[in-house]
Amino acid sequence: MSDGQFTISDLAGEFALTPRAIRHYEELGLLHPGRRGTVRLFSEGDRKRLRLVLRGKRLGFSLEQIKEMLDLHYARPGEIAAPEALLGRIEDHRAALLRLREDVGMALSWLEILEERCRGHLKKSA
Amino acid sequence: MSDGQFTISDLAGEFALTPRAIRHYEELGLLHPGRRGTVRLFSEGDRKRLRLVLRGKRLGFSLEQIKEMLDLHYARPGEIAAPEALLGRIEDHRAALLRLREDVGMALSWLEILEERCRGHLKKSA
DNA sequence: TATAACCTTTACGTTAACGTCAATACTAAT
DNA sequence: ATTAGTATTGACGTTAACGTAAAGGTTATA
Repeated sequence: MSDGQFTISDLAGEFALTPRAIRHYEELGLLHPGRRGTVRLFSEGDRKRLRLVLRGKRLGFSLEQIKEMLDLHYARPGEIAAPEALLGRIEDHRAALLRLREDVGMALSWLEILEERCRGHLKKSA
Repeated sequence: MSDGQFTISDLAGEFALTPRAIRHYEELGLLHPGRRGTVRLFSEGDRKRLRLVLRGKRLGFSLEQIKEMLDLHYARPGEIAAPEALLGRIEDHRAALLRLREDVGMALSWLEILEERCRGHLKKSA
């Protein structure tokens, strides 16, 4: 597409997923692309939403959770329902994310060690 | 259990999962608990393995991938098969982990903003 | 204008990671 | 020795996140 508009396979190509997956995200309400007739047309905004979806996936959230977050993210400032309840959940998420960051650190240093062992093994067999 | 030994529900309780899940991990070869008769007995080492399993899960790996990693982790130094091939995969994993760490950072600062909006909304309605 | 290369919906299939029985066995304490 | 509380092994069920195949519209371009 010429304009700042994308077809479904444009985005599928860019983000390394299938058109089916993108349609699936739309079915669940994660994306709301425009239409030219029957054909989906994705805007730059849709693309950014998709980026957020994939980030959420990498962080281990379900598509349903991701939908909640997107709805929050794009809600007008006054439109947050039950903010006090949300504050608690925010704390839980923060705790999980901090632990996840530790997990990433451990995994990275584990990779270091494993890589050393690999190289050591290669030197010996050379 | 008195000694440094745990029953299946000890571990289930400690790690907030079900006995069934733990048996499932054993079926897939992630755990190899001892037995007293027919009853499973988990050592401190088994417990550490389980900890690694859960860390792997949080990082988004499948149980099958986690098994691979455990097998690598507990392999004797010489027992690493195809080290040169492994080096490439290590790089891929490292890249994914670095991106994940960025994702965590973005998510954390997003939570900050969301929390601010919550608090602002609460002040106004007070 | 024909035709290849896309797009659409509909609907059933697949896989991972367990959940949930059921039937049975063991174990600890009374 | 009896009984309450766990444990064990099947074996089938469930859910999320798509895959895949069928049948048919659309669009770009030669």
